[in-house]
Amino acid sequence: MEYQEAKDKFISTWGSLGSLWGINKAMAQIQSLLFISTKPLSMEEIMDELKISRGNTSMNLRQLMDWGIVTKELIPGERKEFFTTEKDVQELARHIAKERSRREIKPVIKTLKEVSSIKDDGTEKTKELIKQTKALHDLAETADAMMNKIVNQEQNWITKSLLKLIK
Amino acid sequence: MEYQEAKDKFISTWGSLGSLWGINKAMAQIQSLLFISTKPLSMEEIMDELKISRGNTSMNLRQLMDWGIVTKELIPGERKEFFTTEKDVQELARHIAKERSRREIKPVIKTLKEVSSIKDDGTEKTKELIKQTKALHDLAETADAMMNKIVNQEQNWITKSLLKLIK
DNA sequence: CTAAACTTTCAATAATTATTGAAAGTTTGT
DNA sequence: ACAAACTTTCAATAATTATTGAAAGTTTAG
Repeated sequence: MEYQEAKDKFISTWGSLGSLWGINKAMAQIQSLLFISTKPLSMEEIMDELKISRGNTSMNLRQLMDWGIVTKELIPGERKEFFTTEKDVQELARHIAKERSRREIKPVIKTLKEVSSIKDDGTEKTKELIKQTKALHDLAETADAMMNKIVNQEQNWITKSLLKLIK
Repeated sequence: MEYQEAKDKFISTWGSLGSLWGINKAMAQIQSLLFISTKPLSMEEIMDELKISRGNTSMNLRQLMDWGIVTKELIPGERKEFFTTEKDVQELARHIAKERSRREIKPVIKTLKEVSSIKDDGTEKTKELIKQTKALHDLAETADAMMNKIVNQEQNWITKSLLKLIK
């Protein structure tokens, strides 16, 4: 497999995986492209490489910046803006996990809390709803906490401890 | 909040979360409904509750069975089929994690392996592609392994160990 | 201040994905 | 073997989501 083929394969695979971490295809592809680029890229270059429109590129770059995984790079002497992505996979994972938690998981946990806290009127169906949503709430909260801890500051020692445990 | 409101809220919240674990809205809603039901439900009942068509219900029930989280229940004396979902959240999480890994994560890991194994032609861009995809490969593999271990057999002791570590 | 260089916005459109419903298929009781 | 009861399939359609491109907006150099 040659460079170009490998590059295309990476971008399209990683791009289609976007759904897994909750972003759209173009967004994921732009990030992929920057991730393997040896230098910051301009909007022009991104559009050309991915064959997407200017508007699309602009909007998705903004979203990537909102996620905190792409930053503007100002290159001296250049009028246009250049972009880079976080290159360290650990940092990348940290940002992604944090955003997903904030945007999607936390709100769901909140709803589960509300639903599982309704008054028990003694009927079987109410008891079941409370019991099941409470179980889901606890699971979601534990999973979210684990996610964040693993991926955060204590990253190093905890990951090492964990790897010892599971290997 | 009354039972009906809480129930609707749960179904719509959990349903919209479907994207997080890679399934569509109807599928997630059917699963939610079964999850808080005190008894197995027929297709008729599911259609009525969720206001979706027969065809839609049939297709999504099949997918849920493919995922291994819904099963047919044959009720003696009844002609029609009834359905139940896995009620234990731990088991549910196990099935979901396993399927996601198999369907989406493993294939991506495989591609990352391929891409990161191309011949190093000595150019900077090839080196970068190899380096970055290798880092991603290792991360994905570790994350996937952790996921599966946590959620699998060793569940109890490892979860307890882990909880001690992160609390 | 003005014009060129560049970026953003957003209504229109295209692409994708989900849903319907009716016909075809299957199973079961008599 | 037949017909009623039920389920599945799938082409048509609807709903949703992504993308375009041109006009409006912004910044900078001279």
